[in-house]
Amino acid sequence: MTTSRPDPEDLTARARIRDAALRHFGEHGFEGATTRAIAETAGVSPGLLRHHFGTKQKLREACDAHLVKLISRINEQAGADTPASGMNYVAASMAALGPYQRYLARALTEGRAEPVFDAMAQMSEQWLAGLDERRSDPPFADRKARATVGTAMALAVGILHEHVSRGLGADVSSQEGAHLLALTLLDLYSHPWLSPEEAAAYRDALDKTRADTGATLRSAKEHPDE
Amino acid sequence: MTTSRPDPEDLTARARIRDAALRHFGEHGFEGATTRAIAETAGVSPGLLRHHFGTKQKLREACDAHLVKLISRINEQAGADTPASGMNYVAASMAALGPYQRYLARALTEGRAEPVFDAMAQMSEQWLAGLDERRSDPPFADRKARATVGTAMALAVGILHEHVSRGLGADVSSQEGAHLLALTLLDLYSHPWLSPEEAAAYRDALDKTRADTGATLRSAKEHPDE
DNA sequence: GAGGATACTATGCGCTTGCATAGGCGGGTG
DNA sequence: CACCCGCCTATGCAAGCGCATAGTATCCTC
Repeated sequence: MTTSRPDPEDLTARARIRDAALRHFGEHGFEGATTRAIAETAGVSPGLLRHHFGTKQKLREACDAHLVKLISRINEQAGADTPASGMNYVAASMAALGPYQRYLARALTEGRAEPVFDAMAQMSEQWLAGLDERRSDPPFADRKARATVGTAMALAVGILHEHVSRGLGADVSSQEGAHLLALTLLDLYSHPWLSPEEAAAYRDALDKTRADTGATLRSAKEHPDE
Repeated sequence: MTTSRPDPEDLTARARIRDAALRHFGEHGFEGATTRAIAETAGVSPGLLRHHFGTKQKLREACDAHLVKLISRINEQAGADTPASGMNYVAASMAALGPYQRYLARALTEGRAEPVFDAMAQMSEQWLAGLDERRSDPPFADRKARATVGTAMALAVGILHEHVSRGLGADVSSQEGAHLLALTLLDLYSHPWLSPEEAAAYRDALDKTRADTGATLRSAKEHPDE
């Protein structure tokens, strides 16, 4: 009934347990977290946790599902929003998923939470579609590939936020940290690290080393053209 | 099985244990891995593990230290190398750390392995220094900030390699996957997602929303704590 | 108001874990 | 030879884990 951010006190026990699990899994990892501690944080008995979720594994699946629901809700909202910014879409996602950032980071690095990643990649692809219309030269890779890698890169800041905060000199969740991060991102997204000529040269070199299988990779699958 | 390092048989028991730990910690996480299983993989008794490392925690610290040693060795090598590519430096690092990629990903997302990240960021900063000479307009953020975020983004592909592989349609550790990834990266690094005008506009908007504390950051900033 | 489903707690069991302790083995040194 | 000191194993234990089972309170329905 009340979908708008109720106090933890008002939530059902089931939701409280799930939120506590998100926190504990995020902080200590799945194996490191204990159902007893999760139950205690949620203010219930360990038995109730089992009653609602059955096993620890099922509890994690419920956490994953909750995250997916959150992200899909954000997507709807972003679709209805102005088509302007594909970039502060990611920022908005990170903000909304803020409390669960650590959990999300762990889930993603473990290869889980595929729908979350794919939904974000889908949004990036739309953003790229608009970009490609204004583009003259043919891309090096198809749109989905670029959207995928771009999404991974966009997620990096959230996943590695401790390191980013350390390098920036300000916590990215603080106000000045977020501001500095946004400025840095704007610069990075608008100023390429490689000129088109350099990129083309690298690509040609890449194609060449690919032909003779390279020195680092010693599998002889392709025929040398000598 | 075609690694460049010596056979596990030849390594000392201590090194075998450490390598086994790297694998187990990487696959199951620190808490999920057991000292017994690590010892079994290393082909020794659990007691010997304790003899050499004392506690499980000390074993992890030894793993971290080993990784740092590896990365610093790579850095020396990269420094002696051609100053050409700051980008395939990251690629080289990823290749060298390949067997420990999962461990590294976990360590980084947990905020550990600071020296690894900082060393990479340092390399990125050097790369940026050369770039800034050719640049006319003033950057939005200082060089270290851009190097930090750029490093995080470069690491993302390795950390999220399952998702990237899925999106690319080919495993990034396979030959065609790596090739496709390299092409995609070249395109991304040479074609900005934002025009300078757009970036400037966003920055101005950012400064404005900063004045009135921003509406989007409201929910993320403050969450009620008990 | 009886009856039954649902929400929740108390207690405990079997198992695995990290860690400790005691002892065996082998090669240098006097 | 005796000695000893690193390397290594076997065995065990206290603690904490996930999970099960039995029992109590609370609410909805007819």
